[in-house]
Parts: sequence; C-alpha cells; structure tokens
Amino acid sequence: MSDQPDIDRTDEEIITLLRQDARRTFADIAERVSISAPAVKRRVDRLQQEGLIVGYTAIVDHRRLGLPLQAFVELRFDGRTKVDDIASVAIGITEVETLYTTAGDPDAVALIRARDVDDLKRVIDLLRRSRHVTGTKTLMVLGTSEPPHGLRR
Amino acid sequence: MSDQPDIDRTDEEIITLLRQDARRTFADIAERVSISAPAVKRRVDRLQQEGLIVGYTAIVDHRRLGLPLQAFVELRFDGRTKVDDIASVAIGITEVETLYTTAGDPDAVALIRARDVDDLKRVIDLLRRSRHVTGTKTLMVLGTSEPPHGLRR
DNA sequence: TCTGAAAGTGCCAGAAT
DNA sequence: ATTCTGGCACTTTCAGA
Repeated sequence: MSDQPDIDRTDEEIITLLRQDARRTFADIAERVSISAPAVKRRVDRLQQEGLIVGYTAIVDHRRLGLPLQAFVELRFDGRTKVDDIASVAIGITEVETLYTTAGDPDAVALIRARDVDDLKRVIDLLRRSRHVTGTKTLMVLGTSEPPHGLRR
Repeated sequence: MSDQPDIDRTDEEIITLLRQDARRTFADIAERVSISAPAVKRRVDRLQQEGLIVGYTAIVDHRRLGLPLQAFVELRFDGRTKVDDIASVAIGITEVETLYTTAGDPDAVALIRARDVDDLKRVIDLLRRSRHVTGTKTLMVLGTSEPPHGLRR
C-alpha cells in the first residue's frame, strides 16, 4: 500500500502528455520533455510498475455508439447491507458504467448508459429489485463537460 | 450531426480492444480480429474520422497522484440560469473532473477530485459563490467500481 | 510488399548520494 | 563506491504508403 513515490516534473509532464493522447510515441514525448526516447520509455515503464499509470483507453462517443442516454441512479440500501454487497448490485448489468459507493443519503450512485428510455427503465427496475435495495432516485443527464484533461495538478 | 454509421462486428471488436488498451499495436489488434494490420489501421482511421473514437487517454491512479478524495457536488441554480451558464461554473476549477447538467432536482452535478478536506472545502465554497448558484449538496465518494470496460454492447 | 520510423535492449558515461 | 538516470547504438517490430 505505498502512496506517493517520487514524481518529478518530467514524470508529471509525461503523464499529462499521455493523458492528452495515450497513443503518442516515445519519440514524440521525448522531444517535448527534452530527454531521449529510451529514457521516456524507462520512465513510463516505471510509472506503470509503480501503479501511477494504470492503463490506457480509447475515448468513444457513446451517442454514436447507440447509447445516447445517461443517468445517475441514486441507490438506498437497508441498514444491514455491507459495503461489498453494495458494489455487487451492478455486476452483470452492462449499462452500469460506474458504481460509486457514497457516504450520506444515497448509499450509492450508479452512472448508467442506455440505448433508449425502455432500456433505462429496464436497468432501473433491475437495480430496484436487487437485494437490500430499498429505493432509488433517477437523475437524467442532459450534458457533460470536462476540462481539457491533463492540466490537473 | 450524423448518428450511427455502419459499424460491423469487427469495428466493435477493434473498439473494445482499444478501450481495454489504447496502446495496442495494429498488428496485435489485427491478429485478434483476424484481418491484416493495414486493414485495422484503415478501420481505426475511419472510426476516428467518423467521431466514434474521440481520443485516447492514460488512466491514472489519482490516489497515488495526490488526489485521494472524490465527491459529488449537486448544484442548484436560480430560475433564470441558462444551460450554458451552468456549464461555466466549472471553468477554472481544476478539481472539477466532470460537470453533468441534469434534468430534475439538482440542476447539475460536479464530480470533484481533491487533495484533502481543505481542498474539497475550498472547491465547494468556490462553487457555492458562483453566479446563479443557490445551493449545493455534497456527497462523498467512498469507492468506485466499474466493469472490465469494453464488454458494453 | 517495402521503406522508414518506432519500440525495445544492452552498454557505458556522468551525476548525485 | 554505488546507485540512478540518461544517451547512444543496435536489433526487432511496427506504421504507413
């Protein structure tokens, strides 16, 4: 359970560049951070091994992939529910993009992607019928915006 | 504003593979989907051009990068607020990972990442003082879980 | 299929400890 | 002296036409 290993300015820059475009070449990164490509590769290998970089993913347009609807479903559980049981409500439901367990009024929040209203309804019903779930509240997402992604300190 | 272009099974597989690991080579993908590497490249180029693949990013461990706290901040706005004004509350606040505009009780939800409680407090205060914001409600995230990422239909 | 570019590896130099 | 990090040279693999 280590926490923050020694990350210098160059490591930060490399991470930022890879967050902006994960398919950048080492040579490209090397030029931007002013060290050689092999040196970049070694740093990236290290960052991965230390678990700072967990992986790389393609960002897709869900609308064009046939999942235009997005919603938060707040979940409330009965008092006996263990935290691990909470996480298990999402398993097998592919429409659940992320399940957040939370401290406070909703015990969890599921971020859903759905094809259409019927699909969304089906997913909500599935969640509502899950063991220990005592209630839900759904919040439709109209739009999202995020910063250019990478300048985060 | 086109929507769903012709995506065949191979395109879907390619997208899934790139979502699992965006740094996969065309040769690697080619082997897995049983076509040639140049054919994969052409498809990926097309998927990018059609806007199905928007970009590629590195997934980082925010805890180890010094941002261990995560929270939802529900935002309520006064009646005269335009939707575009809602999105603008997040600009300049690097701790806002995503701002969701929503239909219903909260008008928007900001997903926040913070260094520590003071940082979180600072961000919440910033949001509360934003123009048109009439109230907030904060929900701490205890944990997240997401499906292996890619099997989504 | 072919050419140039990038990835990946080994080796050595220099700096920091 | 040793450890860490970078550069260089080289081979293998990939990208792109």
